[in-house]
Amino acid sequence: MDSPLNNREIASRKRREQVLDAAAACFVERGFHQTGMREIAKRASVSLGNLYNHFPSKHDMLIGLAELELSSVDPFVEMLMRNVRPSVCLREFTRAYFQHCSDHDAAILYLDIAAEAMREPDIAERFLQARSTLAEALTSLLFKGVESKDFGPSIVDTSTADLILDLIEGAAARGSIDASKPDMLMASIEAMVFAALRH
Amino acid sequence: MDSPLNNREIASRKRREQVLDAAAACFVERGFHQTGMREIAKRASVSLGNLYNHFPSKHDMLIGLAELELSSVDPFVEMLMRNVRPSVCLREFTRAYFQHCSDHDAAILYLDIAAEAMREPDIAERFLQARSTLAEALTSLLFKGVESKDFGPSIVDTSTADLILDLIEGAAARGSIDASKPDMLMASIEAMVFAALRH
Amino acid sequence: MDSPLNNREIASRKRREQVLDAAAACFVERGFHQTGMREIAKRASVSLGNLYNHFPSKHDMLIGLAELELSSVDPFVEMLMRNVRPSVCLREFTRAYFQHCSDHDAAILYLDIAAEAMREPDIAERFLQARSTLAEALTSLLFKGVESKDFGPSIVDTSTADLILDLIEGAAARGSIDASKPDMLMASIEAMVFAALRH
Amino acid sequence: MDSPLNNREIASRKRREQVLDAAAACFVERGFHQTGMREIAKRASVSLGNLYNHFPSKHDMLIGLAELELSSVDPFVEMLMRNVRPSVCLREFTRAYFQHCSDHDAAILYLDIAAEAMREPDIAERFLQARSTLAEALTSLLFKGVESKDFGPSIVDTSTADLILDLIEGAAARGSIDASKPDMLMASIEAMVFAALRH
DNA sequence: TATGAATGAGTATTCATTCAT
DNA sequence: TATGAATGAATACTCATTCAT
Repeated sequence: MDSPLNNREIASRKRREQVLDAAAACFVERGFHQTGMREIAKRASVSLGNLYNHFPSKHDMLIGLAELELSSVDPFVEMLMRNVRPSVCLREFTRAYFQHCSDHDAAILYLDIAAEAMREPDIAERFLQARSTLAEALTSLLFKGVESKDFGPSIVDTSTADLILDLIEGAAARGSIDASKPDMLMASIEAMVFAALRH
Repeated sequence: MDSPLNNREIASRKRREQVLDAAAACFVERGFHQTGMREIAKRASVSLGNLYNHFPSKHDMLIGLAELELSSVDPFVEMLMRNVRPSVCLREFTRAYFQHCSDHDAAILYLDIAAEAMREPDIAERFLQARSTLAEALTSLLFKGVESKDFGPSIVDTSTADLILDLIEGAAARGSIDASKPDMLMASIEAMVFAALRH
Repeated sequence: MDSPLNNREIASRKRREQVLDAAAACFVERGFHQTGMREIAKRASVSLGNLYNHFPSKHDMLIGLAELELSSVDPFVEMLMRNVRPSVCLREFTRAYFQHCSDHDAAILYLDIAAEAMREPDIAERFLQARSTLAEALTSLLFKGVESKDFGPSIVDTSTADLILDLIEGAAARGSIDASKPDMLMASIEAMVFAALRH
Repeated sequence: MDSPLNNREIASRKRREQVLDAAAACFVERGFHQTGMREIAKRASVSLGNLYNHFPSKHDMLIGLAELELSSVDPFVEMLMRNVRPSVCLREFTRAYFQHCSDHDAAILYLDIAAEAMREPDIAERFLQARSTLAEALTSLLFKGVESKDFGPSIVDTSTADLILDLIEGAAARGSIDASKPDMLMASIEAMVFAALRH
């Protein structure tokens, strides 16, 4: 009964995703502002005009990607909320999130989005929302860890989670520019975070 | 004899600086790729064609700015090499460098240069050189501090300095996107760094 | 038996009218060539594709409007053919037709159609047919007036009616561009027409 | 001394004129909105980009043409101000101006400009200024003619000149759409104008 | 050194129209 | 009849760069 409607809707959604994937790939390769709509269309195997049936503008594609980025933190939020010993949980999170941020393509795209966010408020909005969701979950974990004596009490405040994230992301981003060994970097980060949190 | 030549040389250097300042201002306002050469020329009160007497291309202007960025770390390197108690020195450096990185315009330009560095090796080179100069000086200080028992020995390795810089820079950059209070942020950074380094 | 068909026919005719009204409104607001089919569809509350069930092309919409224009002269033709003293009849016609041509929206649309008529023969055809229908009726009236001694004989020829219409239309159109007072203009037109026709 | 500067200036002016001529030709052929900048560039034997060194936008080209139109009335103004018997002067003017307005290309361009003037105030401004300059000169002549008893006094008021111009222009424009004989039309116009003005 | 006209490929976006559903 | 996704050529305009002066 409703299958023909759904079919069309599903097809349209697929196209949207297709286009967004192509856009992401292009932006990674050449940067947001260097990428032309033609490139995206070609890569998505979609006609140029049809791009605009799915996204009203190039800018909106970046918003789409920023929102994808936003939802990409969900698994990490879940990870932070599991009922596991906080120190164990933090260690696992740190590794997983660093690995996530170290992905070369993701890092490049992240930088481009961040750069655009400095001038476009609606990008900034999505960008920061993803961040604060994650920071809140991490803050909860840290306080739980202080309570359970996993972490020393002295330095944990509402900024700590943000700083840990800054550290992980910053290190991963830099690691993407120079080609330093991620494993060593990772071990150092872990050491630093836990050193800061110890009693 | 050579004074007329010098005068000309001096004038030319001034022009170059003038142009670079204008370029920086434009890049901050609208981003590297959105800025046109005409804009820069107008802002520098220089004719469009004359721009090319000072920089062979737009790309070279960005290199010029990356090199300026490079030399902007000099005072911080000096600061790190003073003969002061390492913990005092580090505290002062942390504050000063964070403040430096928190400047809104500088942060925007920094992000743009970083984004460009991901795709342009000659930008990356300057960008990373500035970074490693600073990291080396900081590493020296940290080891000095370990020797003098200012810092606990356990976690200091060759990556530590980089991570501290990642933390400071990352936090400052994020602070520039959302408009969080830099003073509070700064206190938290200091706390975190020293917590990580304590015995 | 044929009522369901008729219902459908009636509905279709209504849609057609709906679309034509929307097109007219759009053309008035933004001009024929600046108006997009999407705009018209939205304004007519009709889907884009469905537009083409009623008009095979945008061009045909303009033809439709030119034909509407054509039929809009019917009441004036009737007015000219009434059995009234020619001078009275002419005075009434002049006033009514000037008023009709002075309507701002109609004037804009009229100009657009005229401009298009210069390059599209099938528009020109409709455009001129409306005109000649009116001119013929007016010519009849003028000759009747000459016979009845309402008007002086000397200048009335087959072009006179056209010129009177040119005068009324031209003045009304110009009055629509600058915003001069139509009442004064109208009185002057009347004076001029009757001065030309007097003995 | 100043010749090199002048040479460049002269060359630039020539180019501007060249471009404006090409634009006029294109607008006549295909209409303002159907003409693309590439067409104009090609016709003017100028590169596309260079067009924008001479006119900031397509719109400004139309303004340029409207201003040219404006200055094209100068000879007619002069004609109206000669020290000749008013009735003779008017007859000559009527003929000359009608001939001028009957030029097919000029008429087409005139219509396009008029249509654009309905939506663009800065076009309307130039358009109406040309008109009112002419109307003022004609008004002077008419009053002079009334004084000298060339014309009957009754109907001449401040609108009369405008109406005479409306008549001439309207008739010429219509004559350009249908292909009626201009000579006959011209004779009828003259008859009508003088009939209206006679004692 | 300084100027700005000249170049033509490149930009994001819109267009009228078609067509599978 | 009705829908709106799909098409790709066309739109006005901007770009970094060159070059004659």
